[in-house]
Amino acid sequence: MVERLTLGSASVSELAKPLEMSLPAVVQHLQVLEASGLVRTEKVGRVRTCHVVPSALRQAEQWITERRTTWESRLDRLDDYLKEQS
Amino acid sequence: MVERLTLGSASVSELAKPLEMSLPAVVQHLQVLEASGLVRTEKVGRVRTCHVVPSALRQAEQWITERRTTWESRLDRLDDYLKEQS
DNA sequence: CGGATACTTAAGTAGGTGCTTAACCAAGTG
DNA sequence: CACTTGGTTAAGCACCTACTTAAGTATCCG
Repeated sequence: MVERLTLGSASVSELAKPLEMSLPAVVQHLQVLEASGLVRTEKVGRVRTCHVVPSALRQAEQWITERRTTWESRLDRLDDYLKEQS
Repeated sequence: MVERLTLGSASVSELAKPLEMSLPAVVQHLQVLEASGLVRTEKVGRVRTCHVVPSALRQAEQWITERRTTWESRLDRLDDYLKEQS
């Protein structure tokens, strides 16, 4: 869903179409995405248009990178352990 | 729990002690760890001794590394997108 | 106005996870 | 042998997630 939105803005039903899911289910996903700040939505007339927030994506990127690096150091320690054993 | 086991073998109740959990709960965790091949256990008398399987740990390491690299490439593409926007 | 479209709200449900308690069995100990 | 210890089995429960259906509301179009 986020992937779809990075390709450009979309309405709720456009998002739902390729997603074998009912419309309310899509809206629920959208609500958590909006609450997290990752996407912003705006209702014009009766259609709600959604798009990602680049800065939030940057933050998410940073967050993931941090976790990754802690895992990398864990794996390094794991390596040390495995070398001890062999 | 795995962390504890990398420090050396342990019995079920030794594993349970620092883990505010009932014994059956610990055994359940142990069952999935053993089913996954990550630990091996052996019962002698009435005590079951558990230890990690180094080669499985290696496999897990490799698995994680693979996921990490796919995420890295995803993040690279994300970077490209963000640069387009700014 | 009347109907179709684009959501929205509310309520409920299936399935899964991570425990728990209770009852049990088998191995060691005095 | 009786008691304790270490583990096992079975059943069940609380909570959560990811949906669903049904019934609305609001806008647009002819």
